[in-house]
Amino acid sequence: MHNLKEIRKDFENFKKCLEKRSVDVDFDKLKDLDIKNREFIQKKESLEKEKKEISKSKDKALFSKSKEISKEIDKLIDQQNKIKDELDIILSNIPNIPHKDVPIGENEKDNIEVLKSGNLPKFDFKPKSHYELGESLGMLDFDLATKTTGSRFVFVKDKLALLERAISNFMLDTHIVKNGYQEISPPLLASDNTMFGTGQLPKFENDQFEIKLDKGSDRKFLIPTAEVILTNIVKDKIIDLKSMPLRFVASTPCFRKEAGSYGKDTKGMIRQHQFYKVELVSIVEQDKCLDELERMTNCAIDILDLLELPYRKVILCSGDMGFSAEKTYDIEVWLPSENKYREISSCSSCSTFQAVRMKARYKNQNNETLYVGTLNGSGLAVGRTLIAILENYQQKDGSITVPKVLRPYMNNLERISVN
RNA sequence: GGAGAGAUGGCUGAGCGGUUGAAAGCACCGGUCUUGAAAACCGGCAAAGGGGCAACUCUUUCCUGGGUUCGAAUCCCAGUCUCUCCGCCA
Repeated sequence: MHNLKEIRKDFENFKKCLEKRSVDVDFDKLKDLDIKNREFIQKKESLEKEKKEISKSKDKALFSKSKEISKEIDKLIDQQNKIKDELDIILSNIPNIPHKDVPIGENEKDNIEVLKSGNLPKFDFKPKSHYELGESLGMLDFDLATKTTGSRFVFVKDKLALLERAISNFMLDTHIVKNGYQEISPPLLASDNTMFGTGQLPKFENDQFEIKLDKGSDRKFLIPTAEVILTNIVKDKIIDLKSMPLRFVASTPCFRKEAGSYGKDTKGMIRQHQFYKVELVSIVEQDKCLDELERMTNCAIDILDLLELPYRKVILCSGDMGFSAEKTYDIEVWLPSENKYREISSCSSCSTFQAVRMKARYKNQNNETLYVGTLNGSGLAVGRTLIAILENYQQKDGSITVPKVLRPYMNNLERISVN
C-alpha cells in the first residue's frame, strides 16, 4: 500500500508511475477524498480541543456545552469514517510502483533475458514430457487424484515421492547452511488480515481457498505461498535494527485456485491447485532492497547450478509483475518436451509496499521509524523442479538419472526406473 | 467441554475516575570519565494522524467494539486473543 503523505507530495508523478502498470485508478476521486478527509479531521480536532479544555477547567457551567460538542463530534467521525473507508478501498487496490530499472511493457513478451546458463541436454530420441515419463514409471497418477479429489491434483508415488522429498530437503539444507536463512515450519492457514498484509486481499480473493472454521472469528485462508505467512512474521512490529536482515526459509504446500488460467497447462503437474514450494523471505532496511534482491536471486540460481539444470534469468516488465512487487526476476528452467524455458522461481522486492500494509517498521541509526523492505522468492518450486529433473535427466528407456547432489538424500539411488 | 487469570510503550512491568502519554527497569542514542573497552554518572528516547517552509504545534492511541461521565488505561457490557488447572483426543 502506498503512503498517502508521499502521494500527496507529488500527485502527478504518482499518476505517471502507475501508468506503466496500466491500472484503472480514479485518481481524481482519490485526490478529492483525501482533501475531504483532512477537512473533516481538522473540524473534528478543533472540537475535541474545545471539549478537552472544558473538561480541564472543571467549570460546571460549561458541562452541558461539552455534551453538545460530543454529539457534533460523533457526527463528524461518522462522516469522516465513510470517506476514509472509500479512500482505503481505492488505496488498497493500487499496485506497487515499478522500480525505474524495470522495463516498461504489457506482458511476458516484453520481459528481458539477463542471463542464460547451463547446457541444453541433447537427446538421440524424442524427449518425453514429465507426465508421460511419470505415468509410464507408474509414479505419477493424475487419474487417481481426479477420482479422490478433482482435476489439477496429483498422486506422486514411490521413488518420485522420495525424489520430491529429497528436492525439498536439499533446497532447505542449502539455504540454511550455505545461504544463512532461518528455517521455519509455519501454519498453512492465514487470517484475512495476514492475507491483506502481503497483498493477496482484497483484490485477489478469488484465487484463494477459504477455510471455514466453526467459530465465528475472522476468515482463514490456505496459504497460496509461504511468502504470506513468513513475511507477516514482522506484522505490527518495530524491529531492532541489529536483528536485520531477517532471512526465513520454509518448505510448504501451497494452494491456489488459479482462477483465470483455465485451459492453460491442463496436462501434467505444471499448474496445480496444490504444490510444494521452498520459499525465501527477507526483511531488510528499506534502502537495501535491491541488493537483497540480487542476493536472493543468486540463492535460487545456486540450486539450479547444483542440480545442473539449464536455466535463464529474466527481468519482468512492468505489465507482468505481481501486485506487490517493485522489481521481479523470474528464473526459468529448460523443459525439453516443450522446447522452451518455464518459470521455476520468481524473486521480488516489494520495497515498503507490504510493510505499510503490515505496519512493519524499524528504527534506523538516527532513531527514525521507517517501514522495512520485504522480499520474497522461490528457492525453488519443488513440483516444477521435479518436472525439470524428469525431463532433463530422462534416458531413452524412460528411466531417470538422479542428479548427483540429490543422491545422498535418496539412499544413494542413482537411477529411477520401473520396478 | 468445565473452572480461573490476564492483555499497558522496542521489551519487562507499575498504575485502577482528573497535568498519566503513562512510574521503574532493560534496550537504544548522545555526553562525561578511560590509553581503549567495560563499569559509573548526566541527558535524550512511543506511535499514528492533522496544521506549518520551518522551529514547532494540535488531535488520537494503554487488546477490539459499545456504554456510564464534564472527564476513562482506570467503572459497566459484549467480543477476540493469551496463559494456568481439570476433562477429552492423539
